[in-house]
Amino acid sequence: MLEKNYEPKSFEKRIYDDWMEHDYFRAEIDPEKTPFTIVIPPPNITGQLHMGHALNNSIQDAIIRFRRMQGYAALWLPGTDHASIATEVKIVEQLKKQGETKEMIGREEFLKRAYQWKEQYGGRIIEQLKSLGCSCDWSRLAFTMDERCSNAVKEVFVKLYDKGLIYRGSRIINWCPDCRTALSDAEVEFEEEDGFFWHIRYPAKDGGEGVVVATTRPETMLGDTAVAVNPADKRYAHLIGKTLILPLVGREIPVVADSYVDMEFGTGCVKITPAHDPNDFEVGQRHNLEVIRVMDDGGVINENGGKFRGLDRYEARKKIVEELKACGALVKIEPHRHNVGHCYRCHTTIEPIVSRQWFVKMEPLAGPAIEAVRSGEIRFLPKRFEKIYFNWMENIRDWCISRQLWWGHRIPAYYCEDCGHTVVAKEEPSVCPACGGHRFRQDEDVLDTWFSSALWPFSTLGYPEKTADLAYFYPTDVLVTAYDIIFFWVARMIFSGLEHMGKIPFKKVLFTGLVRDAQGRKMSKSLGNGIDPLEIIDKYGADTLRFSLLNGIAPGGDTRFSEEKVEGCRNFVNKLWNASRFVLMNAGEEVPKPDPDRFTLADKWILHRLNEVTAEVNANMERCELGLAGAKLYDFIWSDFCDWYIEMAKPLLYGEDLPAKKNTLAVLISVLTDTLKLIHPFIPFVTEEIYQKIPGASGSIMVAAYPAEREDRRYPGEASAMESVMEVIRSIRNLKAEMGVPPAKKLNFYVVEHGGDAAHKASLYLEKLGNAAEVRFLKEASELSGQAAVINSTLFDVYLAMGELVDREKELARLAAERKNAEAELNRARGKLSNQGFVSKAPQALIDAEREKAEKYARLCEQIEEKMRALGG
RNA sequence: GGACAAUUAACUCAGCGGGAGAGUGCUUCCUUCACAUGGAAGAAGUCGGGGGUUCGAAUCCCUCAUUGUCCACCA
Repeated sequence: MLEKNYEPKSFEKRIYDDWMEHDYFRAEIDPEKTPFTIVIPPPNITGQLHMGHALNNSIQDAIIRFRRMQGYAALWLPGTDHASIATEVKIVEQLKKQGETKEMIGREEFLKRAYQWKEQYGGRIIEQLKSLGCSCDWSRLAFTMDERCSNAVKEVFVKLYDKGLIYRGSRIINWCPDCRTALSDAEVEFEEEDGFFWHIRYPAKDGGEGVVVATTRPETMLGDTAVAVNPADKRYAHLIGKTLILPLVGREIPVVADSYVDMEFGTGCVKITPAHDPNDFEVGQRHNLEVIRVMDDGGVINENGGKFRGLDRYEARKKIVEELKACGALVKIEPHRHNVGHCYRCHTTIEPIVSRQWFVKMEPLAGPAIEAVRSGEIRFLPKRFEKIYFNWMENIRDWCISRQLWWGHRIPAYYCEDCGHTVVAKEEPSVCPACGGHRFRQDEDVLDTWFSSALWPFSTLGYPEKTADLAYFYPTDVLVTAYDIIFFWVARMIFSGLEHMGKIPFKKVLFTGLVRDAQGRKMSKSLGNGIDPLEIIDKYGADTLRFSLLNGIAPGGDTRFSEEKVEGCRNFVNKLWNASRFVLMNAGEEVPKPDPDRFTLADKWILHRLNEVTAEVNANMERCELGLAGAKLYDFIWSDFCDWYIEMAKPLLYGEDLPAKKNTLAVLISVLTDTLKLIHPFIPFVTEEIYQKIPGASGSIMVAAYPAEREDRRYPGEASAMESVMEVIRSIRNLKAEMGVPPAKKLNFYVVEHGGDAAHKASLYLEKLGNAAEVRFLKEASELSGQAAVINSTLFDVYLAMGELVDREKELARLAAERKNAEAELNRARGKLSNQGFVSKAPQALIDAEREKAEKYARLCEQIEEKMRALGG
């Protein structure tokens, strides 16, 4: 028997342990089965479970449970990401507290501390996923820096290098002066900021007035090596080729012509700093300009900055502006709002800097990756995200993959200490192929975290070894991820899979939205509006949290989360709990089998409805429309099963007719069991807890077969008749409420059938659910005079004998309103039918339906009028 | 500057060519033995504005408005 109250805490942990003990999560290679694979987006080892994780992993778990129950060899492969920058920042913070720095303890010791940190905290989020109910195959738990993944990283690096797709070069990159590392383009976040536009005069060497340039970063002038104007700009045509004197510095710089310059913007003259601006860098390349780097790795002016050396970039800016003003070179200052790039980890303003880094050549990789999505081989859900993907892939620039950090995959490049020759290899070479030397120095840098994440769908399965797992489970079926990492991760997995496996990494990408707060704001640490999923689990249980995240969501759509919504879902789970309790209370030890010959109208209706819902849920699960599937189940359980079927079952259950009683119980159990299975992927714990108590149920619900549509549960005729009966019952209740009859007051019902037997079959429900004293059947209603109110329906009419309670005026008014409604419907149907266009062009079925409606309402109008005449209206 | 999305009941959202739906909230009634985390009934929306296509538009097309997001980054 179930406990009186639904208390998730009392069983969630026990059930999860039980699942683990039975090894239900473990995926076995089975040639008889079709594989279905999901690889988890590996959470950072620094991470704590937040709502985004909760949503994302609830979705994955629902999908994998659904497929597992369907009979697939379902693998959900879990793991964590070493999160290079994020983790390194944490370790550095920790060191700082102890008064230490990276440099003080050295690389080896630093890595030791980092691994310790990983051991201590890296498993935290895994435990949190377990409390959410995630059915990951923990025996395959991976880590981006474990031996397997590291081996894949080295393999891929060497392969790409040998193919010429990885190169080392001095290019302009995004530099974070705080993290002191290079970043890829994707790691820069732009934000609008108020700044200034400083107009500075650069005089000509020959004593002419020169030009005025405008800049937002005056400190970069220390590295200027030219001024550019548009070749078509008549204003400056005479200056092209002339020499200017760089103020404060005194360097002679040329005026060059380059079409990059926009004549309309600013003064039409652009100072060119090849070492500190991406566009200027390109201009510099075209004109062979000198590249003078004036800032060091900390954003401090270096020896090339002359007297400004040692000043931080902002101090230098202030000082330079002052001096320009003093020497009269500063023409004017304008306020200027512009976008400034920031580090996505520490939010420091990015400094574009020329630096020697490792890059992946993107163009040859992007082509096939675009094609895989364009051809539909990989499908994005929803499709609109494909456009974002194409836009990025088609304009992609080479990917800067080296990071000046210690925590991560160290670049497998070795430099000969004797001749400087570079060897890229998985292991340190013993002999230099160039000079025969034996001493090597490995590259100091590590790889971008996303370099290893890009290999995740196959590195976790054993690549480059040809493992059985890789052969069986790759490519994976669906990737579930938030849309904000489409560039960081999704795109890179696609080209990596194609390049290294020769196959797409996944067939579908299901994008999740952002979880927002009740006001629609993004949940964030700084706003302090985040809700901790662990607190919700603690308070309401994991099932409730899962259902409140899954119910009603749409692929790619953001969702609002509020405790109010959570309460609603808790109430729903509680409802299911109590409905189950009701069924189990009435069930004995034996397992009754439903007997189709004894099915009542209500039985057939609920089985038909269950069948419809089963079909809809299956279809929506196939399409990854979990939100719709959840909503269908919610409605079915609450409205159809609880509000109606259980109520209809009660009179039989409490009655004397033993076979009827047994059969009703059998239907109840059968419907409940299938419903539990259908909703198990959403709320796994509570469904398991209930399932275990159902007589005759064996094993775990999580490995039971997922219900499919059944031909022997189709009763369209009876279902429709039952719906009519339900409609009449609703009308009876409504009528009593409107006429001011207390709900507890039992009335006599007189029923007149319109030639069928629906009311005869449903008389029990009319009596119990309509709260009648007695239900009698009449041939016609003439004998009821004015002592009864009437409910008309297509199949039969119900007269409620109210004796003196009937208020003639009220009943007349009610009938008049009903007639008005029926007439409106009749007119609408007739209007359509008299529309030549409709009759000639609409589908025949629709026209027939409209004709039927017209007839039905015409008949109804007559009945109502007859009744009104009888009342003397 | 470009792209994408949203705009439906007080709130949160479904519906996406054939009669406006749900949940929450609100109003009234009901403690009957699964559940008051409940039951019954009800009020509530010219489906953002304007055009168009169609026999028929919340649904398709155009346009405008508002909101949000992403990309680009003209110094």
